[in-house]
Amino acid sequence: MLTLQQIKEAPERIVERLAVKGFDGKEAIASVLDLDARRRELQLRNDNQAAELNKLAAQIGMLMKAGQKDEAEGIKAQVATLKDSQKQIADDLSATEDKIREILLNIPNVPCDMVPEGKTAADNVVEKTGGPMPDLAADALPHWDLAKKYNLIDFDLGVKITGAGFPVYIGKGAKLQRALIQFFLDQASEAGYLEVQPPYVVNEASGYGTGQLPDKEGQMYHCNLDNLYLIPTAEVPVTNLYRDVIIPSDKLPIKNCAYSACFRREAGSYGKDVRGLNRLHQFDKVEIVRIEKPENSYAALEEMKDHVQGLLEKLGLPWHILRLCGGDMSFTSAITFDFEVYSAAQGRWLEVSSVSNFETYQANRLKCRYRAEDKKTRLCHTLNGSALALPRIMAALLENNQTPQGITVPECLRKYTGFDIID
RNA sequence: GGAGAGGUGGCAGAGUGGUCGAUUGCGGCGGUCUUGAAAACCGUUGAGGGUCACACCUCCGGGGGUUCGAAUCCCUCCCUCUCCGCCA
Repeated sequence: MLTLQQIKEAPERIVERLAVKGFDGKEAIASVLDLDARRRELQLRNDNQAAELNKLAAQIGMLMKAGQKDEAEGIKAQVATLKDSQKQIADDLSATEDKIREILLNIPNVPCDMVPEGKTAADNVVEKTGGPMPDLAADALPHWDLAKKYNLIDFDLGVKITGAGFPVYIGKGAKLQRALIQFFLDQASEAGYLEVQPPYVVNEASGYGTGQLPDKEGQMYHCNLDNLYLIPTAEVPVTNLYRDVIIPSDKLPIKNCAYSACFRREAGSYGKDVRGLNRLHQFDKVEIVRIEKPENSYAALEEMKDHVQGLLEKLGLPWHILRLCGGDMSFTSAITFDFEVYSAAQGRWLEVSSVSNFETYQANRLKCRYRAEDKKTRLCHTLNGSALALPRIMAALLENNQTPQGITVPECLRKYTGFDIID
């Protein structure tokens, strides 16, 4: 969430930028400022009363020690009346604080200056394009047919044992998955990201820390009995490693990478969007996460984009980068770049990565701070990106690399798969 | 699953109703000494709110209660550890 300080510093600018996200924050910002003024006034009165009460209590203690019971009783009577008004003020104060917090929780992050205006995905800006466009035969097959033809993925078996959106990878399909994971992890390590292996279920506090709760409650699988959530992305456990932490300045930046299975309920999805591997309830992903000093976060973001681009180049897939418009960005992001690959047989672009800078928005909820050179604590900037999500990469690889002889495996994966063609 | 112990500052670990935001040790930082380092010694060292800066207020797992006064007593929830059982 935004900090009160940010809002106090530049309320008009924030309202203006929130509009880019299609969020009318005029009222919310105004009432936050209003409530904060009231909060401070209440705080002052509360503190003064508390100071008075503390003083009297100390006096009673001293009198009791000295054996002056009567005097002590006299002060006790005085305290009783003070306490009543104290209680009233304290209640008002905490009610005001709750109100402020509630409003803040419902204000999305402010898009940074580079975010273009726009309402929907159609307003996203194609920033950069690369990779070879495949020239497929007219009878080229979509990946779900290829998966069946070469017995790589069995969607029906998944339905039988679990449900739709839970495919079973078989033989070379399974090996290709494992190769991709290994490749992505090795590439991330090479780029200086420390590999971590996090739990796949998290508690409620972690869900709130990265902002999945309360907004996306229905999108996560929930283990009722233990009140734990299946992670929708490794971003959640990995970023939460730094919840309630003050990081020494010289430990920054923190660069982590993690492979995990990801679980998403995807309530409300349907149609061709969910065909085959296009949208799953369980999928694999390698995530990169960075904790940065504010002044370095945008350079870090560029570095992350370059990393993702490098992966797609090595895989030989046609890709482009979208600069998301305000309306298509997530609640918590200050700026997001999506990477899409072209899946030739389907003739559509598939999102395979999303790289975002959250600035201090997540860090404020997480209480993820660092000790600056002046010894003061400041909020970190958090960033993350997929590097990469597997299913759509798999889809594009199968579709784009199909030949009459079989499906060729990109050079960079062969040392992991142990085969160079699927036939 | 059964039984027990416990959650205090970066860590270890005191404190069981009255200047306790908290003894002490380690660690960190600054200094003295030294050619330099180590050792020794001295000082300093939690977070948040508030203020121009002080003052002042809040926080000893979370929430509630008792009391003039709670880290200390009561209730409740959460978490961790140990032993036994079961099991990968």
